[in-house]
Amino acid sequence: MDAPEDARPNPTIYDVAKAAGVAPSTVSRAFSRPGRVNSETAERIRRIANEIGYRTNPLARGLPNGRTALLAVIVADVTNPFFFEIIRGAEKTASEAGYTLLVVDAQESVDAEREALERTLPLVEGLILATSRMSDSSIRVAAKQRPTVVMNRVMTDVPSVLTDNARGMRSAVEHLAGLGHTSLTYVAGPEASWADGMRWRAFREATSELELKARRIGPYPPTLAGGLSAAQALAKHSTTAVVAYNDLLAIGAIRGLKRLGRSVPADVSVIGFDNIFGSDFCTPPLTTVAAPLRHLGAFAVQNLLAQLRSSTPAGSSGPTLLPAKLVERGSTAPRRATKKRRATATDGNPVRQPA
Amino acid sequence: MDAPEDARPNPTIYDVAKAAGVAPSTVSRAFSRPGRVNSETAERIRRIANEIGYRTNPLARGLPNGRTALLAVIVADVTNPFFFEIIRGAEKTASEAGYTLLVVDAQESVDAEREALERTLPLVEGLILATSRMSDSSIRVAAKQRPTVVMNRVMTDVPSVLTDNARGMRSAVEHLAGLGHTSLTYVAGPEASWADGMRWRAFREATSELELKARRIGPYPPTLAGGLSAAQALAKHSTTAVVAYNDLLAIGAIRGLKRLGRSVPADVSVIGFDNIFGSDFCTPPLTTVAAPLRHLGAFAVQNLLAQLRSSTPAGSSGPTLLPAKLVERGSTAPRRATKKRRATATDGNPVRQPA
DNA sequence: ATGAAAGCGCTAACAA
DNA sequence: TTGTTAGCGCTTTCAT
Repeated sequence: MDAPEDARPNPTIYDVAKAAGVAPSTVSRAFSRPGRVNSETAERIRRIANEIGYRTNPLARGLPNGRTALLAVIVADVTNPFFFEIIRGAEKTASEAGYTLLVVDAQESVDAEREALERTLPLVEGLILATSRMSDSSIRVAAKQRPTVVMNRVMTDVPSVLTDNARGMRSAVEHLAGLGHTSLTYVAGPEASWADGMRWRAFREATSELELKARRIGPYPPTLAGGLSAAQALAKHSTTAVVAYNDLLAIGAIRGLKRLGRSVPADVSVIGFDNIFGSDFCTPPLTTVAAPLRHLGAFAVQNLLAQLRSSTPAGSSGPTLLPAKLVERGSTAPRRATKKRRATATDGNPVRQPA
Repeated sequence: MDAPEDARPNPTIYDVAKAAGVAPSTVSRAFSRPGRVNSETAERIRRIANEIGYRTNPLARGLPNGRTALLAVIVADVTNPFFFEIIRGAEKTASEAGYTLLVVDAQESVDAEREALERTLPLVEGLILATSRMSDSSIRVAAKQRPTVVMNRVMTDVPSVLTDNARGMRSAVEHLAGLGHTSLTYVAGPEASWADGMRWRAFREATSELELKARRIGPYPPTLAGGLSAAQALAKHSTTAVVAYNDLLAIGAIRGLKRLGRSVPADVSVIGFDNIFGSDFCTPPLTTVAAPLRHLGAFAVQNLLAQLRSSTPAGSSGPTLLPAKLVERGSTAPRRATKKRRATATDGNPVRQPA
């Protein structure tokens, strides 16, 4: 053979069989999932296997039936802190059930996402699409092949989990109204985002019910940079209260506003969405609609596992709403008594930071 | 609906072969990596395959030869922003090379890490251990099985990439010394952390060369909570300058210090390590030793790919140091003229926030 | 409960 | 170039 000893392949089921003096299939059974065979032989086989360092090969195991013990979550952007806790929740639930969770980054690009999907789909038993940017039909195609759960997006025929945006937005708007604000601005996230649509709609409904003026600017990328741009538009109008599509946008907007000489929350109150890492130690600490991040992840995996067990044709369960919760921190304050302030841009020295 | 026809298995190489009137192996060749076969037949086969929706099954493909086009990075804690950019860098490089990167969370636990390793190792062609908590020997065992790159840790016989901690620490200490601080405290991270050892050592060397007093407290978990605890210890002594094991710890310490009535940077200057997401918008913005996060990830993957191509026995390349860079922001300031301040704990009302 | 045999979908020699 | 023939390591009928 070629490689003399570097290629000492892992022991296989056959090696174990030989060492134990049984048939390969017996070894296989000693390691198979259900009933967890418990005869003396099985016990002995496992001991021997352990001694000679046998590890079952997941690739080979998966070939005959598709049982790979792998689950995947495709996130729009690993770099976005929104996903951290989701991943953690999913990971934990998955590993407790004996599954490995693969985290795949779509790099905020539809093409990359589709490619990632194609690459991972055949490997895994189930799939979580966290904030997918793909079309409904693309998702449906994937869901036909493997149990799928969609996150932060409603689909009629694919199980989905999402934050209760409507009620979350509602409480945000009420909070602002309670502080005396009468004219609210929504800073929109990416157009392709389903959640953005939901939030904007809920925003309009809530403001109209409470008879507040509603405005919308955007779309902006859901990033700090996006928020910085938004701040410019915000500064041009006399906005006193804004709700941003998400925390990143909100934090970016706050920073931008500050640079432009506006004070938060004195001049303008800002509310974010999601309660991501960092939202509590930015300045001022961000008032935000907290998404049940960890639960979202855990729930998605549980749903997947349930589908796997029952081999349910997926479509059965409708969207599941997990409650959001307004976290009041320092970025919101009562509206100033002053009516028209013209001096805004000049009071205090605009903080100049290098970009 | 039940699924009478749900079990329409994906078309296989045989289906394509039949449709194209060729042998299966010919189909296989039409899809194989190297020469990217270009005969007319190959072209035709690919067209037909595409029509009937054939997708090559990575599981089956991997079985004979282990070529799964999968790479894995095992991170100590997906929840830690330190890894975001590393993952992004790795992901990008990997996907450009046609590989899929699996991100696996070790949940900051050695056991979980070992398990994750065992699960993923057989699946992938190469492995990146980002800030592993496992023993050198465990890592060596893994590296025997698959090309491996270790991050943020030096190993003689396994390729590794890491930030140039020594020079980074050096610049941090010099910065502090330049501001007039004479007594520095190092807030230590987890004991098992190799990087922590490095940083502490570099800290001692730099301080002694510059004839500064050096103290060390800890270990603390490298989290915000850890920093909060550290603040208590910090407040007990009259420290004016601290370098923390990482940004999370630093940010936590700053928050804790504030709650205890100390002002940063007026009373105490704080420097972190890594320049993670959030370190620029916390209050005050954190002065920190920026790690070349994205490069670390990209480099690790490149190294892996190189190993795969050349089937180098890994051990050849020594550790690679990527330069760190001190980012001066708002958490450091000149040492106060005042010599002994006894009033510290009582001036101003200690901000009391619910934990 | 165990053994024998037939694949899972693909790749990799070897011939032709 | 293309077809033929064995497997990769495991699971799964089907007998025993």
